[in-house]
Amino acid sequence: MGRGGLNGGAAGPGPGSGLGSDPAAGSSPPPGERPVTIADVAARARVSKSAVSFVFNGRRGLSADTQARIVRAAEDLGWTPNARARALARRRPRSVGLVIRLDGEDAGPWTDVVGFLEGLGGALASGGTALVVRAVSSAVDEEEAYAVFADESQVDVVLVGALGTGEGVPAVLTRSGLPFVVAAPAPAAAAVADREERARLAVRHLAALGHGRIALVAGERAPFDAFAEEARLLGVEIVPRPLPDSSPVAAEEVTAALVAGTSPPTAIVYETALLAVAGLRTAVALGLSVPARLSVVGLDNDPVAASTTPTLTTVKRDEAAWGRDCARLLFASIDGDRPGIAALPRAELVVRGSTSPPPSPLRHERTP
Amino acid sequence: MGRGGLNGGAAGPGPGSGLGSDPAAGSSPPPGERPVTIADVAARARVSKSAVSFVFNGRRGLSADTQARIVRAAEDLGWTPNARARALARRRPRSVGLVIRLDGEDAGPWTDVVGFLEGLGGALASGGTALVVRAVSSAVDEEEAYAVFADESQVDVVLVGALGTGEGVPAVLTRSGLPFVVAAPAPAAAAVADREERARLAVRHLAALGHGRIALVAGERAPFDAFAEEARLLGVEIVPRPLPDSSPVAAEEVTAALVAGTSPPTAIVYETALLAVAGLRTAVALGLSVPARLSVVGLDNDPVAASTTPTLTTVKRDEAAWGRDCARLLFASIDGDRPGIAALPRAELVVRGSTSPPPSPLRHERTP
DNA sequence: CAGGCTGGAACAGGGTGGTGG
DNA sequence: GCCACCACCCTGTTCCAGCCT
Repeated sequence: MGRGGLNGGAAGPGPGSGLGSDPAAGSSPPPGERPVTIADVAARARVSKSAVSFVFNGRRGLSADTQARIVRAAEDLGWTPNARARALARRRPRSVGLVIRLDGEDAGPWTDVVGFLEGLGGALASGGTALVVRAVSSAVDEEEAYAVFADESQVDVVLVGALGTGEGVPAVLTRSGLPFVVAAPAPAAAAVADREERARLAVRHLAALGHGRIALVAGERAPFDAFAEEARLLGVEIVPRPLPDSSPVAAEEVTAALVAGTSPPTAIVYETALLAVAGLRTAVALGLSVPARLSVVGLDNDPVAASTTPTLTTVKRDEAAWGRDCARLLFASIDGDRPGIAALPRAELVVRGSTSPPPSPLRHERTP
Repeated sequence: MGRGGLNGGAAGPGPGSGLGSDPAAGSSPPPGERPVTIADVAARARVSKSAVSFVFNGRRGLSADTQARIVRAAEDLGWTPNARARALARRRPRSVGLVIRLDGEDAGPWTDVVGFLEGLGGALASGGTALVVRAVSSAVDEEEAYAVFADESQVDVVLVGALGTGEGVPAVLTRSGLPFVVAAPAPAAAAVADREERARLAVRHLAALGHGRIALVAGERAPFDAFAEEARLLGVEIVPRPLPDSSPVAAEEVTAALVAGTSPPTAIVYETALLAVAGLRTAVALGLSVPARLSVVGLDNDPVAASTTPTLTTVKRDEAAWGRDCARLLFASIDGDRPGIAALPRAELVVRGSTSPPPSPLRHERTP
């Protein structure tokens, strides 16, 4: 065992210091190891500060020669504009704040926070913008986090995960005037649209396979009407099954009732993969082989979907793309433009083993 | 147009402005209104800038009266020190950088990134320190992310997720001299320790229930020897089952072989909940009721653990606590102290429905 | 003399408008 | 009009010489 390079910590900034004498006392300005500043670069290139600044801010008006000299000087000295100073001098720190709130089990509107962060952060980074993240677990902490962002003016704009359930925009934000961009539209409108898109993919897939009666197991507030209408256009029938709560037990009960009923559906779509797993298990336990007798789809792409028997056909959304889209809006906001509306994450169907054409009418006559 | 055209209502009488306001738009500060600075506060409190600064930096030398006046003035004006200016004037921006790297499926050493972020970010925030996050998906991007942190001097210190597989500390960091703290120790040592701790909890639990032969299904590189030794101390026998790959299929095969073999174990511990689910399913399919005939434990706490039948006993680690611990180290680093070693996330047993005492010897005599 | 406070300058590191050759 | 520079700005922090009781 022993140690194992656990602790980091390096000596002072700047290259060239040999062994760290690290005195830990923060009082030694005189030492010659002054970090290099724009002035040093200017001196080396025999120009003024302004000229250097111009080069690093893409302004024209410098001869190619001077420009090259400046770039070289900066490279020689290993100089990069200091973000802190820049943030102060410009009006914009070029950084974005994000509050991730976990309510109970889920993390805001995301099913894949890390994927989202990758898309968002990557896009922001290539635009030279930092992402300041705060994860909280209560509404109080969330408000406080926004308040901090607002007071310290450390970020240009905050990305609001979602307009909470009827809460609207956090009051702190409107009060403080801190610009914000909403990642997920208001629940009433957006969650519907999002669900619709995902459900539509699933239903289309099943309809294409030949299913005519498809059950939909989802939370009570799901837009069953919209689904039904959509389905009608495809010539299939939706059997709505609202779920009193999102527990797997509830999904099991609903599933058992469905398959035991008269004229059972040939396919069931569940709001989440977790519920689908519960339903799948129930169906199998009741003797229906999946997908031969019953097709099952989950509307999110939880990793467990790949681990069931059979593997579970799901719908996933591209959260990285969503993040990238949010970045676009954030840039717009920073530049003073009116941000648009974040695109809903694009949904994609992931066909695995739990869906197949329905049993043929011939075989449908059961032979026990 | 100074107002950037966002939502003019920010300064308005209240949040209750028109319903039609664009949900994706942010607000912008009132035009023409100069942001309040320390000078304004000083003026209002009839003191000098220095006095205000003193108050907000906890320096003594001011009468209680003056101090109160200053605080009031700041409150009246809604003034808070500007983080950007502060970062520049002090040597420390008081912010921490974190790079989250997703390699394929997993996100660094974390099983619950959001939980970790909550612990880390919460602790940092209460210390007035910001967290700048960058999620990447490749080693190249990771290096680049560190490089950005290093050049821009936007963070005091970076938190390195884990010392990669033999890569050691990213070269950029050592080269740049940017201080860093490592969240997870070197894999060779730490992963083992971590796994050991989690496995130990599981084995203890099972031993306490009376199990004498416990199979352990884990990746080939798992420290089976250490587990065996640990088990011996508890008076139980470990049946090691290395897994060629971490697919559920592999887990199924191993499980089938285990329960069909001579003198099968009465309990199986799986490295992850996902694998445990696969194993559980297999066992049940083979006619062994869980937990009556076979106890099953998963070594991580994937949400699916609560959704199986029976629910799955697992081991979880408190990643929020880990995050908090990292924050402690980061503070130490910022303050110039040499950071210590990050505590491994504390593991806890989550007893659910998949474990029970082994079948009694009496019942064990099967009647074929 | 000391504690309490002032006023101002010198920063931190760079951005930018106006000006002059 | 092209190039480059000067001087001031951003917002605090910190240091210092002093002034008042």
